[in-house]
Amino acid sequence: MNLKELSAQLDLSQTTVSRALNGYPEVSEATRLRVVEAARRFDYRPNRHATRLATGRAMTIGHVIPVSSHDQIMNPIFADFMAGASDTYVREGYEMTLSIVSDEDVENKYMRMAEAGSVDGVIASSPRISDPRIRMLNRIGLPFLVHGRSSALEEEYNWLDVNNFHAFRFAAQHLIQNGHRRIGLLNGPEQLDYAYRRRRGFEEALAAAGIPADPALVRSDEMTERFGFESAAEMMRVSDPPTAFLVASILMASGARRALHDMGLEIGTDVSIVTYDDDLGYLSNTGDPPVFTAMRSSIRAAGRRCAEILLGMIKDPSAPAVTELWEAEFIEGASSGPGPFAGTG
Amino acid sequence: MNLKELSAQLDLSQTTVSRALNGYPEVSEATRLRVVEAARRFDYRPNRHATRLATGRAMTIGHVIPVSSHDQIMNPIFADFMAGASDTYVREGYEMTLSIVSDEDVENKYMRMAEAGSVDGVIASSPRISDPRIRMLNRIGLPFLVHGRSSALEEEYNWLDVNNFHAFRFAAQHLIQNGHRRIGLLNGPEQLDYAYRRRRGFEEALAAAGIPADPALVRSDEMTERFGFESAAEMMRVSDPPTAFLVASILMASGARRALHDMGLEIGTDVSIVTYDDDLGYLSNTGDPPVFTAMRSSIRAAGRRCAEILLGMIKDPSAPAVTELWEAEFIEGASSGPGPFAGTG
DNA sequence: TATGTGACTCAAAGCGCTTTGAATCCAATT
DNA sequence: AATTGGATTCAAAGCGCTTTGAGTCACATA
Repeated sequence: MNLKELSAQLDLSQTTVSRALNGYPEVSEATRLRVVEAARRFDYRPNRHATRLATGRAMTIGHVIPVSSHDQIMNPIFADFMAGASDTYVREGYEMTLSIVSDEDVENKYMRMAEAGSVDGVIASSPRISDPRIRMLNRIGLPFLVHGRSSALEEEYNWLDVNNFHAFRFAAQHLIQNGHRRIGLLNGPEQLDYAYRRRRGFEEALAAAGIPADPALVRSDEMTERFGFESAAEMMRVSDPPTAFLVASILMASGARRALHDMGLEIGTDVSIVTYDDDLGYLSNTGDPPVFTAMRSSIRAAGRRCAEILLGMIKDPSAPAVTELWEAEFIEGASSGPGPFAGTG
Repeated sequence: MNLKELSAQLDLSQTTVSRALNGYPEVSEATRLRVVEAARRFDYRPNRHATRLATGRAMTIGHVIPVSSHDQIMNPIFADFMAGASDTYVREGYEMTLSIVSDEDVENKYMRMAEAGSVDGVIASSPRISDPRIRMLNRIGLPFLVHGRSSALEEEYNWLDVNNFHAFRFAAQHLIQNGHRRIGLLNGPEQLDYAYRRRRGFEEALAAAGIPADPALVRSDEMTERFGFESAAEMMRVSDPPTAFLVASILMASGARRALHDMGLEIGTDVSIVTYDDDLGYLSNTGDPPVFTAMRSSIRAAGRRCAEILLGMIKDPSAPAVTELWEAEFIEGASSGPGPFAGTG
């Protein structure tokens, strides 16, 4: 059933039916009711492509997920992020298209989407410290929102980010205050902005406490369970091993815990772990006390809010750039305890 | 730059330009070259919506991800599944739209997609034992492929599934042969078909070995780390606790491992774990030997293949239904060892 | 009676593409 | 010279919607 047929049934013009359905004021309430009722009865649903062609709006937001080109691993946080964003889109009548593209193809993909008009805007995730996508998107004028930031850029753009610097500085301070001085950092890929900021937060806390940074106590790569395991295991083998770990994700922290367990060490007493926690549904850090001491910020809530901001920009393109910095919440869990210097402060 | 402008530039009709670009034979090679070159030069990209309206093909596949309505947890395997499917879509020039919808809205969503013509086909995931979506999709004639199966249905439809029955029977047999008779099953939600089949495989192996099924040794729910932890912990508290666990996912198995560790038990010696392994990138069961003894089948490969089958159906709707049953691979890992009845066989 | 005025409704153009059916051209054939 | 037919090209219709600009109608006003 299309508009033509429906209006024939109603003995009205397509114009009137269209207006009635789209809530324009020039239609009498009586007619509108008739139209709406008939539309429901015949299960009329406007053809998406026709609508889009006519309006020029795609009613679609593109999510482009970069996967690292060598291992093709897709960060699991995206699932929760998209679930959050989806909430917003559903509410606002938008669709979401997903493209999983290797790092170097991402820019290209945006370009094509923009030119083909397949989306009204995009979410750019996992920006690098100096991410060329941002300049490019600004240039072609496709509305976008960055989940994260790109530290090295001066450009203006919309972003929502967690204060990763604060989070990691705070977590490191917490460990230091509890008597730890040898702290291992298990970080994400440091070409990514958030990982870079996290490291800086970590280093600042060390510096403030007069603790020299030790390159042997920093590892960074894809945030897999395996990498957490291997890095923790290796670090524990150095002379003067860490008494605490600061970790970039629950998955890595699980890997680290496994490594420590395998060595017969007790988490929270022998060795402490503080981790960043994206509050993923299937990997939630719960319990009383929670399993891990953590800096927590819901990735799902971030997805929801990112989508809101982006839709807002699309509705009013002249609005000033929106930037939103969230603070992660500190969760005291069972994985951290006093270090060898506790009480000597 | 649109088709009209491009053809004006070239001093050709829109027809010719369109045909040249789409590879129709009625265009001389010389003209085609000219056109293609100009298209590249002007960076011409056909408007998606216009193309779709004109052809009636959406060039889009819909993935509808059901989330359980109460806890809104999205199974992490979807990320990898979609990454796989995406490989296929990219290659074939398709787009993928993602809708995350609570269980009871899924049917409705399919209906709307079909009526609005926004997709050419859909992937239905996580079917229930008797899933109404399948009949509905058959009825409305929207091409679809089920990832999994719906045991109780007689209808014909396209599906790709892992032989969950075999996998869990085999895994249970393995444990039994190694001397385990008290085996706990940590299963996924049993209204879902795959979980149902897994339980049946498990029970068949017990029955074949003359081991009575003990309801106290079966738990099923969302496959979170937490649920794995809690279930394993609870089961270990019953009198005559299990000496082995058969687990539905690596994440649950990690939870179980944590519970056992907390009790001071050694995995693989005190208690064995065999798990199903979707071979997720960020949670890969690697090492030498691998961490977990497992039944493995790559969810990502499944995604890739599901998309292929679906696109095949769309290309040739008259083709007979495709069904594909994959066997999971047995991986001997470090998490399982002889049970109390080993060698008494 | 003429004339605005609001409240509705409509015909038709247009979004940018594909595709049908017809026209043109030119070499080959009768 | 007339005809044929293959190789190209084209004008125009159509996909299903929105939106512009122009009615139409009933009613109140002058």
